[in-house]
Amino acid sequence: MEPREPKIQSKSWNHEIEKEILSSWEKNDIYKFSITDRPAFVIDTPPPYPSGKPWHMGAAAHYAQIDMIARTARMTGRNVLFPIGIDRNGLPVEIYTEKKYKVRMRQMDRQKFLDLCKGALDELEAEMLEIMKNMGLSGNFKEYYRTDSDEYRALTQRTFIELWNRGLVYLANRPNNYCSDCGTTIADAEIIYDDLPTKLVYMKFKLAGSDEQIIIASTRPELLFACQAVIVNPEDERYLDYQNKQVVLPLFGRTVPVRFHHSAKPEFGSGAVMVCSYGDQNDVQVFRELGLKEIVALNENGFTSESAGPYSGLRVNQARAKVVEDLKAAGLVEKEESIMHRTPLCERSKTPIEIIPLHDYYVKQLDFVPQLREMSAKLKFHPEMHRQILLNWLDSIAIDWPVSRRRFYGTEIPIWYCNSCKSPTLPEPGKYYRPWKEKPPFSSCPKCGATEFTGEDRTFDTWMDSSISPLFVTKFSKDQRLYDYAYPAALRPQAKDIIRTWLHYTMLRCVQLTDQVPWTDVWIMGYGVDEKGEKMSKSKGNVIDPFPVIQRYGADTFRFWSASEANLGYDFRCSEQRIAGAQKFMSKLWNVGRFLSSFDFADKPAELEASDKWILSELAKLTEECKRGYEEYNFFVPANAIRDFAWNVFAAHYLEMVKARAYSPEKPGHKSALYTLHKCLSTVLLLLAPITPFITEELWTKIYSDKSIHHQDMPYHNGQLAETDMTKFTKTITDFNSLVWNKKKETISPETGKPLSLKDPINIAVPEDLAIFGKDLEEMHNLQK
RNA sequence: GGGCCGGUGGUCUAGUUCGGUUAUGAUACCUCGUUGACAUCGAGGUGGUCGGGUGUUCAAAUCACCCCCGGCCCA
Repeated sequence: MEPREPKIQSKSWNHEIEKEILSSWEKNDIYKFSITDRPAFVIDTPPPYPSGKPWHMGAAAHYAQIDMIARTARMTGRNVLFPIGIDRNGLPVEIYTEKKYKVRMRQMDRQKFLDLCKGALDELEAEMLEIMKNMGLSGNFKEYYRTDSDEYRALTQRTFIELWNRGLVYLANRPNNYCSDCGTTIADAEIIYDDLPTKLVYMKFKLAGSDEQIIIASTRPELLFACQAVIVNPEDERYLDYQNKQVVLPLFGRTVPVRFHHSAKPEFGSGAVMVCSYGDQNDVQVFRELGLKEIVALNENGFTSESAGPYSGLRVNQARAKVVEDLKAAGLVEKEESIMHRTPLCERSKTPIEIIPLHDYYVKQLDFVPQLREMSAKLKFHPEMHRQILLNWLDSIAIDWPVSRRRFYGTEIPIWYCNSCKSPTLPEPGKYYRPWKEKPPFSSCPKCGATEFTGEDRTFDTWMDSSISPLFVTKFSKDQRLYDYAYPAALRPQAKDIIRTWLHYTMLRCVQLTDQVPWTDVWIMGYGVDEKGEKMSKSKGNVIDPFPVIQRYGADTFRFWSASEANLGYDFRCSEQRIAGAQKFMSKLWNVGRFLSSFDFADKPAELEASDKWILSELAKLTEECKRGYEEYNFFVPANAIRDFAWNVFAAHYLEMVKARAYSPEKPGHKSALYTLHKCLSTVLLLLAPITPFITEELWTKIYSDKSIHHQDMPYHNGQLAETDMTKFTKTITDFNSLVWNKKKETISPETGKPLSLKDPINIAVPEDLAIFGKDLEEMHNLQK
């Protein structure tokens, strides 16, 4: 009996099929989540920010892998909640909108500007959701959420009101990072540093009541008028006599004291440093430590204040030029030096940060650092090495978290101020409030009884929204039953560059609000880098758009590439050549499936042939390997193990060894071969299903079942399917096969004058240690005795 | 200045925990072949100072110390 026609005709995997599979999944709603008696597995998915085109290969790979986590969890009996959200709050969309419509946020109607932002977000979001769907993400698209929805913002406000009532929020006027371009305070976590060229100006100061000079080097001569002291290192022998002497500020004539302070570095400039309010964080610290009185140097627009006298009302750069010019004219500049200076910049606008004292709301975090440290010890990190990034950050937290922002597209701070006594009143939690445009939900001031109020017009730092994502997706304060079932979540997947923001702030807030760490595991992915190994960024212009790549190669190829390329927590290179390589494996797998689809199934016979036992041992080993990889959410392990098994062992050697038995029902061991072939393929499909959900679904439903592969269990019990471990034969078998193939190649046939064909007989004896495989090897190679 | 990670053929990677034959595999390249699923195939081959140095050892990709380069973070 000849084997029947293969159930699968097409000779190659056509990724157009993905679209049909996708719509059938959608139609059958196969990833539905509801409360069951099975354990919940909640993924605290990062809501991506639709900040403009193109999206990012690295980000797409990231989401593909999060989906693999979801699919693996489903196949191991967990009840998976895989929410899909879009982050829409914050500054990037404001900048995008200003550019797109050529408008200025502060020079137009606030509501009109918000409407423009919303429109822009809707467009960008639609495209992003489309890509995410096409990638085969098994998330809850039907109920995808937005961080700018009334519901989400109401939760942000509720959690703030709760913190406020518990005394964890305070208003303070303190020097803080200020971006004059964005017009707002920003947190330490939003600062980046860059080495920028600048001039170090050596200025001549005079000692009071004498003609003696002291040279002060500074990169910020424009702040001269806000200088309140000159500091020198107590160990600097040049200045030992200067302690508490007075020096005269050039141009301004005011006298300030010389003080000792360890932060003055003798080797920098002249060793004597002027401290001004505020040139940098060190100035802030020196002011505090030496009890100096601050002089406000810059106002909120970034212009110099009235205290600057003739230099007031200027931009920082203008003021600097003018001060230096006047100093030079007066002969008060000794020299100028070009240096590279590590400059703090606003992460978003890349504008140099100024430090300005402003009234801002702070959420307490310093008090929580020890607790966070302790609680984070219970968190499991994948990979463990990235735990250190969080610990380093916790160590370096120096101030509480300023959360008020002078921006528009964000969650409003829900506070109204009494026009009479100025005291703040917060509304009841639960609703979404917009104090800048709404009347307060109360009629009189609880402090003084007055009835006129002014609404707060600032918004929150967007991390106030993002940091409650695990609470939002588990319906905190909304659906107690779901919350009890689902919180804490199982997993926070995220990129390693937002550990100090998203990871830290989420822990902080959730610990404050629920007294629990919001997840049991954290999974940290590296960056996607370009072909040259450089980090992709919009400013470098080396961002690769994943959309055309997925269109050309299909989602499974893209996903398999991402799994086999990105080792857990490490950066990975995005190269089209390697994606093409992944496609070849899809093709190989497809053809293996096509070939096997022409053979019937067979039950496991009482006794298996040796070759079959051998490949089942390898299969058991593969299963163990995959299990290990999946359990640590490292898809690099199963992807590469499966490719190696399927291609280099199963197809290349085993399949050839059993063809004779598989094709001939009359041969002993026929059933054993059929059973084993299908056992191997079906196991490989199951093991691969989380990584390449489409091709495995197609092969599975064509060959094995009407039911979706994604409702099957992982074949982990197969670990025991081989009674004896025969993997020790693998090397001997593959070596022997190579030997025969080579022999044939070297032997010139007397009939054709060409090397022997693989079908031709050859006289080679099966080695003794492979005797148990003798029959299969003889048939495979047409060995003559 | 400190911390973390990495450096293995053109490219990527295994091996480093716990030192032990000829350093794994993929990809690219070259040659040959077309075999009962697969040219999206098969076989074979070229290609490596294992970042550098010093030390420990009978023996170092592996251990120790120092240095260099890249990335990220902090000060």
